[in-house]
Amino acid sequence: MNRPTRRPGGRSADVRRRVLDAVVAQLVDHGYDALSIDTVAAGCGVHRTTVYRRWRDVGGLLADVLAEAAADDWRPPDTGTLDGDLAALNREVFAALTGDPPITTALIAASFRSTRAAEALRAFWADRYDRCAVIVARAAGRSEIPAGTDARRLLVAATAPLYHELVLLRAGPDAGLADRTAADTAVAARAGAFAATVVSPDEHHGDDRR
Amino acid sequence: MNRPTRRPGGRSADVRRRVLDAVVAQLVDHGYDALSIDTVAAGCGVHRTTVYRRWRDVGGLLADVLAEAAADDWRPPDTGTLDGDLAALNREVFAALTGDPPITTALIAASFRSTRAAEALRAFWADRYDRCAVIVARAAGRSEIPAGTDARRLLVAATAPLYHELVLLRAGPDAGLADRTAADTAVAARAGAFAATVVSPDEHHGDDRR
DNA sequence: ACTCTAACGCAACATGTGTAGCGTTAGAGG
DNA sequence: CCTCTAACGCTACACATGTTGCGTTAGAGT
Repeated sequence: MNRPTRRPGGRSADVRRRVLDAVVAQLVDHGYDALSIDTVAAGCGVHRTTVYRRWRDVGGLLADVLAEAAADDWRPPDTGTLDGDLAALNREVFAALTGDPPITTALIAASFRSTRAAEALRAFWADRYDRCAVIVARAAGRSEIPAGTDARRLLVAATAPLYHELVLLRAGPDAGLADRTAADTAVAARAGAFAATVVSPDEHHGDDRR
Repeated sequence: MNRPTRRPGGRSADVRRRVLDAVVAQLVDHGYDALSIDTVAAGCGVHRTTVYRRWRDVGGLLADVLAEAAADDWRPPDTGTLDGDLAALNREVFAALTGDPPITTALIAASFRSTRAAEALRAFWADRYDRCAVIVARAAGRSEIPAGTDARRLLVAATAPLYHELVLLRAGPDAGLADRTAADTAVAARAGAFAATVVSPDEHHGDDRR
C-alpha cells in the first residue's frame, strides 16, 4: 500500500508512527472536516513537506491508516445459525457506521476524494467479505440454505441496506435496522435466492475494473 | 432549497439559468474534478463573487441542480409483475450509476463535502422511494406478495446492493447485477420477508455503540 | 416615469493547499 | 568508526479557494 521505505529504521518509522497516530487523534478529537495535512503535521511535530512527500494528501494518510487496520485478526461471528451470524455481523456494521467519532464515514468520504483511499477501502472490504464467506458455508453445511448459494451476493444483500440507509440515504439510526435486514436476508436465502448461476466448478472472482 | 430570491426578475433568473447550465455543461464535458466555482463562473460570464454569494460552494450548486432535477414527472416502471418492475427499476439505477459522465456519482461525492448537497440528495431519494411505493402496492394487489409488506424496506433491499457494489465497493460493472438483485428481492418478498412488524412505541433494543 | 434597493461586477485581500530547491541529519552498510 | 545517501526540515513560491468593501445596474413597486 504505502511506498516501500528504503530506510525503515528509527527516524522514518518514528515519523510514520507519530503521523498516523496524529491522524487518528485528529479524527477522534476534531472530526473529519478538521483533517488536513497541515493540522496533522502541526499536531505531531513533523514538517508539512515531509507529510506531503510521503502521503501526498489526506486520502493517502487515511489509506495508510486503513492498511494498518486491515491487518488484524478479525473473524466473523459464529452464533450457530445463519440468522444469528447475520444479525451479529450487521450489528457490527451498524455500530461502525453510527459510531462517534464517525471514522468509517470519514474513510468513505475520503474515498471519493482520493483514488488511493478508494483502493485501500475497496481492498479492505474485499478482504472482509472474503472472511465472511464462512458464514454462508457453515449455513449450507447445516442445510439451513441450499448448497451453491452465492456467498458474496448473500452477504452484500445483508449489509448493503445498512450502508444505503445510514451513509447514502442518511436515515436516522434505527435500532432494529440491523436485525430486520439480517432476518430478511436469511428468509431470502432459505427461499432459494442468491443461487449461484452455474458457470464452472472452480469459481474465480474475476474482477475487471474499468 | 435555494435561498428565496427577493428579486426573481430578468437578471437574477438569467444568471441562475446560465450558472446552472454551466454546471451541467462543465460536469458533462470535463467531469466532476474540474468542477469548481471559478470554472463555472468563467464558463458562463458571471462573476466569481456572484456565484459564491448565491451558492456558497460546489455542493450548493449541485444541490440547486438536483432540486431542479427532482421536480420532474418521473414514474416507476409498470411491467405487470413485481419481478419485471424491480428489474426495470434496477436497470435505471444501474444505468445512472455506471453512466458516463458520472453525474450521479458526482452528486454522491458532493454530498460528502457539502451538507446542502447531502440534504438535497436525501430529499431527492426520499421522493423517488415514495414514488416507487406503488410497485409494492400493485404487487400486493395482485397477491404476488403478502399484504402488509414494507414497501420502503423492499425497495431498499432491491436497490441497495447496486449502490453498494458500484459506488462503495467499486466493483466492475456486471451486466447481470441489476436483474439478479431484483430477482433475489422478489423471491424474498414472496417468501414473506419485509413484513411490516407491528411495533410498540417503547420497544427499542439498546443500540450498542462501541 | 421615477425611486429605491437587491443583486451584480470589480478589485483587493486573506487563507488553504500543494510544490521546488537546497542544506542538514541520522541510520544503513561496510 | 567512517562514508554515503535516503529522508527530513526549512524557506520560498505558485495556485486555488473563499471573503470583504464599494461602486454600479437593472427591475420591482408605486
